[in-house]
Amino acid sequence: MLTQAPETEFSERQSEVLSAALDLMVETGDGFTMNGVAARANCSKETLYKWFGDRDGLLTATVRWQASKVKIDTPTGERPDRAGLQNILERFAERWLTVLSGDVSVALNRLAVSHAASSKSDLGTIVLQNGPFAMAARLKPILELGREAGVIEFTTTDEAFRSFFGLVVRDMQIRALLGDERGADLVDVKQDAKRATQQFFALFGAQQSATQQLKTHAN
Amino acid sequence: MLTQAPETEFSERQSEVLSAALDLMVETGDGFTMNGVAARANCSKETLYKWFGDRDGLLTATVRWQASKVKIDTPTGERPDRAGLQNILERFAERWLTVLSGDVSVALNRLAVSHAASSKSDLGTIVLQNGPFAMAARLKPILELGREAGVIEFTTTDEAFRSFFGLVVRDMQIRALLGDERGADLVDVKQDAKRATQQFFALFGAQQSATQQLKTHAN
DNA sequence: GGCGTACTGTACCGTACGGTACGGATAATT
DNA sequence: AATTATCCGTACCGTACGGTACAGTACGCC
Repeated sequence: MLTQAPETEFSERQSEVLSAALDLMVETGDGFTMNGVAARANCSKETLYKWFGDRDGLLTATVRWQASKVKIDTPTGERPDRAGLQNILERFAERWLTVLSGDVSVALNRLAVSHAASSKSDLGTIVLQNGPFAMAARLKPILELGREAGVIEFTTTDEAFRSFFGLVVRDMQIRALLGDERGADLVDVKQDAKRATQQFFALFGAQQSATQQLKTHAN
Repeated sequence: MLTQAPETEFSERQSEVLSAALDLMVETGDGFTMNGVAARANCSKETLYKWFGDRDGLLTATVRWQASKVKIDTPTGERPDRAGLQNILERFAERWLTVLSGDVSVALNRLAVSHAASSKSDLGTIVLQNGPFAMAARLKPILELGREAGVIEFTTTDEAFRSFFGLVVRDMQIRALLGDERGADLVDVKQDAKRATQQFFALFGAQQSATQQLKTHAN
């Protein structure tokens, strides 16, 4: 009625249910039960099965619903200068670190990892698609813009992206997934994003002096 | 009787059982059942419960048993020169990548991640201890030797270690855990170890002329 | 009012699996 | 030979949970 998004995959009531399901998943991980979801959402199990088919359907629906909420702005298409690119990457890393260290991300990644073992659902693929792959998809154009602008240099975009990923995430994610208590304290988002970006520029920044190169490659 | 190791935590027969359990865990993940293990190992469930207490005991015993097999040589205490350190780190990265991309590591990490959610066992801690922490424990002394030798520079050892981790592992592990089919192909152990080490030296190598650095890259 | 739709709440079924009990086989010890 | 310990195989129990059936309720529509 009010906020009817153009792409309404789930009804309002369904979203409520999915929200309850997500909460439960964050709390209990894969231990969530259909009874539990029904109770939490004040809906009947029959409705659950009617809407989502089975437990796995509810699980994947919840993950996709959550992923759809995280859609974010794709950046400008302008060619950035060095400081601009550095700024973009730093902000990018900040958001990425914030998401990855969050409760919801940890919970859903754990669920996806669990289910990737006995692969009866493509949950791993979904999370992969909305996780590393989405990051790559949004970051690679930026990196290529940076290269076109002569600010950074690399052979393949994928290599540059993966190195950036490593510099940003390091061992944070695996430690969080494994339940390292100090996991939360391990992330100083601002600081880590800044460090990672600086390191990235140290590795892939165009040969200095940048001023010379900018002059010669001016176009 | 024959090969009675000084530290015999498990009997020979028990090791057989644990080996079967591990196989089953690699195959079916957390879906392994006590019946299944008993059948695979040709032992009775009662023995399983007698030896390992309960399902969780068998799980942790298996993980610890596997971890005990991976104990590797602690490196020399000599101060390395630049080439020496580079060589050590590269070999180190190679072995690390090989382990992390292996079936057993992926399976056990998945299990540990699963159980970290509903934390009724300290499986996450165990894997953490034998995973990233073990890597850190063995790598940090090496890095410090390198610093003492004036080959590399860093403020805190932990920071240096974590950056090395990120450069080596990148997005490989999470993608493998999430079941990325191309996960195996993603790892070119030799090449990745080399690249990561070079990048690490580019970031933390002691001050030097660019020509020197370029020479080391020539290969 | 009568009817269909959509949903809740609950009771129920089937099954899979963790855990236990017990009988029997083997082998070492006395 | 008798006893004991160890362990296999299997049958069994209890329970938790996925999934289904069904009765009841609220609401809109003709």
